[in-house]
Amino acid sequence: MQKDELIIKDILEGAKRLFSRHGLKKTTMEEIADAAGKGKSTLYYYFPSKNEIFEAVVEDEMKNLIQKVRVAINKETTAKQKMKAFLGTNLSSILEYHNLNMVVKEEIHNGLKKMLQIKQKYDQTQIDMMKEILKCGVQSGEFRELPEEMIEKCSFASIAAFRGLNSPLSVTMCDFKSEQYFDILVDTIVDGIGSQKKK
Amino acid sequence: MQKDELIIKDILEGAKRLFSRHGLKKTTMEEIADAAGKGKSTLYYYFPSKNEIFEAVVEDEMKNLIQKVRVAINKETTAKQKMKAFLGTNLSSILEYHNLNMVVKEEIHNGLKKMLQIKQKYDQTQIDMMKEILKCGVQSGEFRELPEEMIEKCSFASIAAFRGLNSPLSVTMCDFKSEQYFDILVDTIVDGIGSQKKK
DNA sequence: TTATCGACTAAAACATAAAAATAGTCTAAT
DNA sequence: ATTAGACTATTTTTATGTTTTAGTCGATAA
Repeated sequence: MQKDELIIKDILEGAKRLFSRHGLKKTTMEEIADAAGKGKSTLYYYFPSKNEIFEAVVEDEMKNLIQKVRVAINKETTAKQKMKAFLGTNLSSILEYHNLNMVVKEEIHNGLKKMLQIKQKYDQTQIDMMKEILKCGVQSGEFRELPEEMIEKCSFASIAAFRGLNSPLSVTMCDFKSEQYFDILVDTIVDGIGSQKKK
Repeated sequence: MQKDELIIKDILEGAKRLFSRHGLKKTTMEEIADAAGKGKSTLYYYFPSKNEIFEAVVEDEMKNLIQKVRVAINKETTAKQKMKAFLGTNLSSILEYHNLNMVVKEEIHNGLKKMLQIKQKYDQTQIDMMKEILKCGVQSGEFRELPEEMIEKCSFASIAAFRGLNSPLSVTMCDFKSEQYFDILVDTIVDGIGSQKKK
């Protein structure tokens, strides 16, 4: 790893901790600089602005999650198991980075356009991953033949459903355990609850 | 209808319009009183506080929706159709009272505890309705035999999924039509996407 | 007794200006 | 190529006085 890459990593690590604790506005450039053991103006050698540091932190975190999810999916063999691994890994990250997620949500609410873009890009990646799982299941014969359009919509609906399942966490937090519902959600999507009349 | 019930209805109607437009804090008691053609202090004869007027407006709206959903469900015969009617009616109301919903969300965000309680009570009612539909489907043989616990969790997951499906509306609004996804959601819940190996 | 309101008060929201903190620049020194 | 100290223009905070507003009370009429 290059020296400057190391420093950037250092800056981002400290910044992540600070942003998670105090949010975007309440974290000052001087605090970030101190945490990295540098002078304030040095930060501007590596980043053009505070916002871009924040964006880098968030993007970093998302790449991280995508990576983890990828690994978890590849470990599993059946499409059904892949779906469960997908949901489980996502949940872990939501719990682990709850604070940062809250800050991102806040900033989106505050109209920080760039944050919304990043979030949407990440949502799209999630949908693509689910699409991939569905296609994999169709190919292996685990799922029935589904037209492309159906795969498209079904993967979107799955992600949306998952988000809904987690949103109680944002409001209630802590006492509600959505893990319980993953298996049911996946089982229902795969097997349905109907009495097997259809082709 | 009693005279005072009529006046209360009048007050709530005007208050609903005002709250929808300007939110809780920016709507004054004097405005509400003017809208009802009464003096400000007269409001306190009917309601103990501004918050309670707001709560009454919200509760009123929710009772209204539950009523509508009930009617829509009863019209349909199959459980599948009932589920679709349930989702469709809910969506209509979300669209119709988008402003008021936003205000409620805002107030929950602002830590108005009572609002959260009302919302949760209403969520529970929704879950109960879904439970009822599922049981109805089991009884008619449309769905397979499901243990009570499964019905419980499945109805919860359905409502959560539905909420997730609608939440893009809150962020993106307008261009995204979630109706498209209802049929797929319901069809998937009922029939699944698996290749019919399971009992 | 039931319903209404005008006058009142205490608390909250708003406006404003002065003071302090902060993001970002620039230049000089490694 | 990297760092930081001194600087500035912009925000935030603070302190202050003023206005608005929720909620009370006693009087009044039906």
